Amino acid sequence: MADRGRPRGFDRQKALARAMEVFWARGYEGSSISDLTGAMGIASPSLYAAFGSKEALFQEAVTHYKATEGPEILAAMDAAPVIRDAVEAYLTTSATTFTRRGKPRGCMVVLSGLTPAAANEGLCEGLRNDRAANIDDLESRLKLAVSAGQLPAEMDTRAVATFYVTVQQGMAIQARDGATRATLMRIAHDAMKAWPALIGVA
Amino acid sequence: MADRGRPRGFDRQKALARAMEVFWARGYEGSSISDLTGAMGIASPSLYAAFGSKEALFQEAVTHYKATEGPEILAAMDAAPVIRDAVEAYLTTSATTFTRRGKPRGCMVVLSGLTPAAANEGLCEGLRNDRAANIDDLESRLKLAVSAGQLPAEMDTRAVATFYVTVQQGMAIQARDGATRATLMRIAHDAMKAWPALIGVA
DNA sequence: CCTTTTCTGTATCGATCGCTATATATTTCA
DNA sequence: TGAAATATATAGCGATCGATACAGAAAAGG
Repeated sequence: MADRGRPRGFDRQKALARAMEVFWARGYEGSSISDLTGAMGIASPSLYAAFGSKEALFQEAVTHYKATEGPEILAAMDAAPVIRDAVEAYLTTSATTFTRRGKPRGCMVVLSGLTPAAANEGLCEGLRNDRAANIDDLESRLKLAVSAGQLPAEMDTRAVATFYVTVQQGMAIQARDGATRATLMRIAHDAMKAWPALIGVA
Repeated sequence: MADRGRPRGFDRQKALARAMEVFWARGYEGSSISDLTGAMGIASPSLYAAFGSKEALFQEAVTHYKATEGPEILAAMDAAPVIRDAVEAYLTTSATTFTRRGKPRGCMVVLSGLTPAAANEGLCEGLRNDRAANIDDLESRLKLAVSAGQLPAEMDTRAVATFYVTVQQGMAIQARDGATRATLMRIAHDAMKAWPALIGVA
């Protein structure tokens, strides 16, 4: 029912990817409609016709970010048969995605909505939930390993998951500040040096 | 030469402290002049007469932040005779300052300028330098301990300093996301579980 | 007293914000 | 070959941004 009328003159997915990069680099408040339309190569009416509003575009950009950057990290974790290596892969793969040539540095979910203006607090709550979900997901992985007998039943899976997500978030800031991929890898490996003590009974 | 004319009707230091809290909570771009004057209890001409511009006010607010929150962390480190405890104090005292009742959560230097609009990149560069200085300072402390024979001469002081500052920055995000002080303390202690392996020869 | 100096309160400034009305261009369906 | 439908381009909406002009108020110096 939408095959009538003048066809869209731009690739919606490509435009979304461009918008994602702008938000990724400058955050929600730091990205103006003019910044976005410039990067997307379209005029503002086309943006609003295709995406609805700046906020809706941002939401869709975050979803696109999670869909494009997330699976790589999950796949790397799944590829590791040993839980310790899966956690390490979580950090090292993050280091990789945080320092891609031609892409903004660091993590969009971590960096793009930390200091909301009064009007945009709702937006940042969604990102906060995404960050909380990261902890939940990692903890689920740890619990699975506990169930499988790979980890002691008495360990505090919540604390360990929180610790490694915290390190990953710090790595996002380091990446934004210009840390090289090698430096981030070193941080990841150094964080794993706490692993034996962390999985020991608290 | 400034004791003539109508006296200022507000306390400049108190107004600066209020402005600092606004920037701390909402970042540079998220804080409007109207937000600032509202919190400071003055009108905009008074703000500009006393501080010059929004950017100058922000710079002064950052300086004020470092002068009020920094010494507590340094004092806690100085109070620890053993270098391991000094590093732990760096993290635990950060956890304390990140979760003060009535103050914004997390660290102003870490959170207030991560996603600059195109026009404000210079401002955030100052904050980036401040964050880099944190690594330098912690590394200096570690080098001192190496010189004193408290740590092995072959250890990578740069890497260890980078790791613990990264953890601290992650803690700032966790604090902003609502983590309790107890949770941050747990993260700090968990990070110290990497210490023995970190100071061992790489 | 009057002049000078500085601060305050009102009332904006031009620029930009997110967003949209309107007219025109380009397509499909009848 | 229209009529209907959708997209684009121009141009500008009201609101807010950071920043100020101006006049009156409040102090010190003469």
